[in-house]
Amino acid sequence: MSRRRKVYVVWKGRRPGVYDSWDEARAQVEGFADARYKAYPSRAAAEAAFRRGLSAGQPPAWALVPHGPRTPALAVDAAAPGPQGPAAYRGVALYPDGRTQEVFRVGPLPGLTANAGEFLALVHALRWLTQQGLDWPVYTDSRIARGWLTQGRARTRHRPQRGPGAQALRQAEAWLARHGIPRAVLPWDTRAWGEIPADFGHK
RNA sequence: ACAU
DNA sequence: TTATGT
Ligand SMILES: [Mg+2]
Ligand SMILES: [Mg+2]
Repeated sequence: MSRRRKVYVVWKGRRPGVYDSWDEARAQVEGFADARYKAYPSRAAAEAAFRRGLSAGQPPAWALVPHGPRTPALAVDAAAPGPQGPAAYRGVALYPDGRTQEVFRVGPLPGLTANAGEFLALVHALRWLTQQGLDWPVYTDSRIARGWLTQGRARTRHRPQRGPGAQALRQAEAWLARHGIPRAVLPWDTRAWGEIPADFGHK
């Protein structure tokens, strides 16, 4: 029989966490609607499971929803800790089975707003796909950056005049002028599909 | 209002 | 609650 004492993980309950006894765990769980919890054979296993979270092992929502994103694809996103930056951006490959892999990450670039970062991310994605010879679409959750891309120019009110941010914007616009938009650039439907996989999680 |  | 944008 199981004479070893179990350890309990509570993901959803009054106070989520890892508990050494069922008495403690049940207090977090009993009478709590939609509570999620499970027993593990050791403290280490329980803490690992708690860190992995409830969604561990399950494909992300975008891979399961009926009208999800086309795959394979490249998703991009930018993040800036402050209103005037500095912005960083990255690109994440999306595969049909729900796996993801970061393929580039740039910044933080001083003086660039989040919108400017979203724009640079799109141009970087187009360059990367072209260079790799891949015919994937690009997804962004930024309507602003998509609009700027169509116009071939980042219409930001905060354009740094010198430094790496200024250079990056000039280079991106120059590349766009030469090459146009050689891949489909599609809107990511955050409401239906969840946060874009390239998101930094800083919110 | 919408998106970030 | 602040800012970046259409
Ligand atoms: Mg974004
Ligand atoms: Mg984001």
